[in-house]
Amino acid sequence: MKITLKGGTVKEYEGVMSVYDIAKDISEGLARAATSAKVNGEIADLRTKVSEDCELEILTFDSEDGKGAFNHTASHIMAQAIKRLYPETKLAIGPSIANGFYYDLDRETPFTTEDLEKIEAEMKKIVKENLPLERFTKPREDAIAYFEEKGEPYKTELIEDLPEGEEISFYSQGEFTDLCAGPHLMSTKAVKAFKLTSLAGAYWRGNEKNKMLTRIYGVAYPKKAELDEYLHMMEEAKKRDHRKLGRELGLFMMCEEGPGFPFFLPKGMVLKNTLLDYWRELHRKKGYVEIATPIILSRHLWENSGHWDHYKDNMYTTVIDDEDFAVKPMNCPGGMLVYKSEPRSYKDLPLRAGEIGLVHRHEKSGQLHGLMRVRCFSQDDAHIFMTPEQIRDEIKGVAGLIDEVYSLFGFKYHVELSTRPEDSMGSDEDWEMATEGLRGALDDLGLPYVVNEGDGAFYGPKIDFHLEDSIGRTWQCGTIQLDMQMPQRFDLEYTGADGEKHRPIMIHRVAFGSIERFIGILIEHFAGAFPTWLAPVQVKVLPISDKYMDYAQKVFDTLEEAGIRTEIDTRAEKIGYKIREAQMNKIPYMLVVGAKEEEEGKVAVRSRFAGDEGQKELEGFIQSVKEEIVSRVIREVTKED
RNA sequence: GCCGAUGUGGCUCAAUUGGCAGAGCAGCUGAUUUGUAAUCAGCAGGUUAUCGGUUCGAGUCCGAUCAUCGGCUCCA
Repeated sequence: MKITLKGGTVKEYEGVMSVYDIAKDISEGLARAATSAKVNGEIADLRTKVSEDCELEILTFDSEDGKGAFNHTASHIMAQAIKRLYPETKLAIGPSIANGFYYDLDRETPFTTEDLEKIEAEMKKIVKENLPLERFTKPREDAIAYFEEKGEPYKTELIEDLPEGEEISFYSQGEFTDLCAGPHLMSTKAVKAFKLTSLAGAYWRGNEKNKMLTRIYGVAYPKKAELDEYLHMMEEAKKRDHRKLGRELGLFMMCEEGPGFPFFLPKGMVLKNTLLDYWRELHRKKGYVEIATPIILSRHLWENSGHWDHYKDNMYTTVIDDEDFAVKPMNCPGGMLVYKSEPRSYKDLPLRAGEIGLVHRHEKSGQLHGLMRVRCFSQDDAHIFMTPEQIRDEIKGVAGLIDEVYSLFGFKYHVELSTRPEDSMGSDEDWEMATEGLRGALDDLGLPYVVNEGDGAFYGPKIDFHLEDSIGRTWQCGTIQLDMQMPQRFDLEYTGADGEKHRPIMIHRVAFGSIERFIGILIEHFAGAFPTWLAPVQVKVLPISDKYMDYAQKVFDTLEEAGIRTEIDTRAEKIGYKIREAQMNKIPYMLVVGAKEEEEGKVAVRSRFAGDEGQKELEGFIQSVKEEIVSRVIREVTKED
């Protein structure tokens, strides 16, 4: 048979060979590093036998799929250890994930952090035992009977949901057998370094109404050095945590007095306002107008919009003059009223009405997370009213705008399309048309996306844009939602060219998403070292001693006059101390002024980007900084704390 | 909301088996007048998250509440 290896090399073998043997034949080192393989594109174990011509790719821990097999075996080792130590534990599911693996377990007495150490110790034994993993299959009925006898209700439930008629696949290692599609390593011995990282609760099958199981997370690597490197990386990433940096840089704070309600501090306000200035400039260019609608509005409005029925649990309500009012959780109903405030013509469309709207939502307490998930936040909202013919172009326009915004900051993002949820309003036809509109625009733009069935808003399908935080968690920021319910509920109309009344289509959209969340992402993305145009303080003037204070003050005044955000350090401290502090505050430019500078009328420039940049004329320096700010350049930071 | 963990000056952390709450940084005062990542000295700062319990005695043990952290669910 002919085996075509990835890269094009063709090998010929006689009879039946296992993937492992082929890897061994190619090179001993590769066989050791191999974790699994792809045979004709299908993922397979190393012990998979090959007897016919095929394409073969040997996966190592460095590849995504190879990592998956590796972590999956680690999860089986953990389950085996748990069954040895606590045989009464019921097993649910135990997959590999992007970074590591987990297993969901059900046990009368919940697991504690102390148990993790015992489990790790037992896992080490299993690794040492060098148990081979064997795959075998059973007919469906036998498989169910097998787990019924073993008292594993979750496993039987899983099998019952598998397609009928297929053989059920199992893997066993030593005395431990699990329902599993594989692939796996050849032996437990390969899992040299691992750590159980955390203990969490997780609902069976991810449904809140089901029982909560205990989930144990872990990471596993072929070598201890790699595990250490991963743990070190996580430590480093935590230094970029926006909650830590937000406090250190004086950007925002959280208080027990207002759980989930962030306080913006002076420097944070500068950042926020700078972002909003940019937002306004961009939206003006893109043909948007800006409005502002009230925060508190009557219950009647929320009943009309459907929020009272569909969103009441998340809304803060109040009573004014014996009438119910609600604090807005979304801006749209206010926008509807603005549209309705005067008769509209087809010539006015598309009407793009932007609003930086402060919304409040009562999020469940366990869900709050720094600036990423709060109970009140500013949406950079806009509602676009248009004719059906304009849908595709408008959506494309918005997606293009969002891409422009994210590219400016150097963000990478991924896109999701969410379809009709169970709790929704409107006809099947409307949903069909709206969903196709979004899908069509994404296809036109050639944007790759994943589909989330049933994940849309109650009033329409949506496209979401997700950004990553410092430890790789993703957060939804931008979103485009097509809404055919709201215009109907509010009886919106416009006069067409034919003189008849028509109903406009509406898009809700945000680019930042929530200014708060976006700032959180920005902080982590830049590790607090913002590009100069965003930095709350752009230049700090550092006099060598107070002998040069007058000159330093003159430098400071000139910079302020030029519109550059400047601070001056007038304390009687040594220059090293002042520099250290400015550096830790991640200020882009430091201007050291002393005898030499005063004499020559210059400044000694030190930057966060390139260290000592030498003496410069003040005017020239101001010019270059201004250019950097206007063009919103992102300079590489060479020195990190 | 659910599962698990944590809570000591503004920040980072100490405090033996339950036995006088302590340090560094930051702050303030004074001295120092400084040339590219921490000058020296002094002072002040705490109802140990809150409430209750056990005890001669609680930061430490027990219970409740609140907040935070890691997840689940939900979401911008």
